[in-house]
Amino acid sequence: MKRISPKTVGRLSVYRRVLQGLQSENRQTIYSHELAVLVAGKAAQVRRDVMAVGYMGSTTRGYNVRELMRSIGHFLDAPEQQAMAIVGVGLLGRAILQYFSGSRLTLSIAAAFDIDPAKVNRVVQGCRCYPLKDLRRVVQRSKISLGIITVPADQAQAVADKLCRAGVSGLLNFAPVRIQVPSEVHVENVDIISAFEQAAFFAREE
Amino acid sequence: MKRISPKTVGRLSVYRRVLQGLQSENRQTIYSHELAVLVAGKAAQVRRDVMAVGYMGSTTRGYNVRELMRSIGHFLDAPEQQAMAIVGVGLLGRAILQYFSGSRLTLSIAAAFDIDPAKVNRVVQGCRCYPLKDLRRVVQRSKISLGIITVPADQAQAVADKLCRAGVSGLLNFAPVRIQVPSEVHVENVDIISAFEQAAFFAREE
DNA sequence: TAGATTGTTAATCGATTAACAATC
DNA sequence: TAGATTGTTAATCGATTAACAATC
Repeated sequence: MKRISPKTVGRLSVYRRVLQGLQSENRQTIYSHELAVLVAGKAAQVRRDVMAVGYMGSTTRGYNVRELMRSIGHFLDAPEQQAMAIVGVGLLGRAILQYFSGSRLTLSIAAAFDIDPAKVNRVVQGCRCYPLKDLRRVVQRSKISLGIITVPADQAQAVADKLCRAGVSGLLNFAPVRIQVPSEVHVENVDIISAFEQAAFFAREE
Repeated sequence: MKRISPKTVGRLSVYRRVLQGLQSENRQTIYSHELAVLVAGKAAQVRRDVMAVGYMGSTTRGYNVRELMRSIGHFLDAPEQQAMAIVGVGLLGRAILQYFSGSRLTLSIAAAFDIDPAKVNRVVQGCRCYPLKDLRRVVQRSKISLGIITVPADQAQAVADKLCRAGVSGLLNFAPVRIQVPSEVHVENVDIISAFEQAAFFAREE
């Protein structure tokens, strides 16, 4: 398969959400340059990305909204449900749990973990919260392949180690530190602090 | 001034946090290749970035931790306090407020806004929460230059419009939609949903 | 058809990396 | 000095964009 860049995947994710919005307005078709405006990109880029998912438009009517969404889904989504575990049920952890609760996606959070006895063995945003020591058992039993790290910076590495040993194939790290993992584990950093510093820097330059 | 890419700013932000950790361990100096390992990058990249902030290391001892941190700070941080406003005091909004509360950074959240009467006129994580209708007045009175959007997707555009009209020069958008703003306003999207889809996609490919 | 779009290639652009003289 | 590092240039790499023949 052709090598796909993280940026391409990110854009496809955005396209899909924009298309979803269009579909709910009963929009049937869209041209590459129209979609480009909605995502603040270029038409040629949109066409390349659409090509990458293997969908073909019509030279007269452009892209069919519903079919393009479906093609992006085929490309991005796992063939079956992909289960995730979230470690750290603070405000950010609960915000993420809230987003995934009830949504019918191929991506779902199967278990939450925390060390706080007040949170353990309760249901938070529709998800059962386990003590951290049960992590390995629950991850393996529920076939969890993706770990979400929402603990404070000083605990992130220990949690990452635990998740890797339990056998996840990817990590989504929200803690503001760089974690070290075995090379076969994919890490995606969501560095909110960097985002603030970038926004502040470029807003200043105008 | 030489054009600086968003990526460079992001890396500098990461370097600074890594250096902070080293300093708290009383580490005095570090070589480019050592720093590269800690941020999962390349030594040449580190050297280029360090050059960009105008700091010079020693060919025998590498970089001085404290001085490099200071140089990055000079480069990244605003000369005086930069005030931000956050709109949307849900779980994510509170997580962000919590992070900034009490921290002594040049970046601070001066005001929060929500439409929920239960939240308005209270202090959340040390920050006063105002009704949305006061936004313009508060933003101008407190010289707020950066807006943080943590409302649901369907309200993000309206909030962005309100913030732009109030005169902010940058937006940090956490809502999972693309917002349209005047060209003089800088938008930084933190697309958490895209991050999940990217992580899931690449974890699968291993 | 005439006109506008598509898929796709070629050209451009920018960022990353390798290499090396200068330095201590 | 000998050796390892730095700043910095040159080479490489990859991603974006422009351009255009093919299509309806």
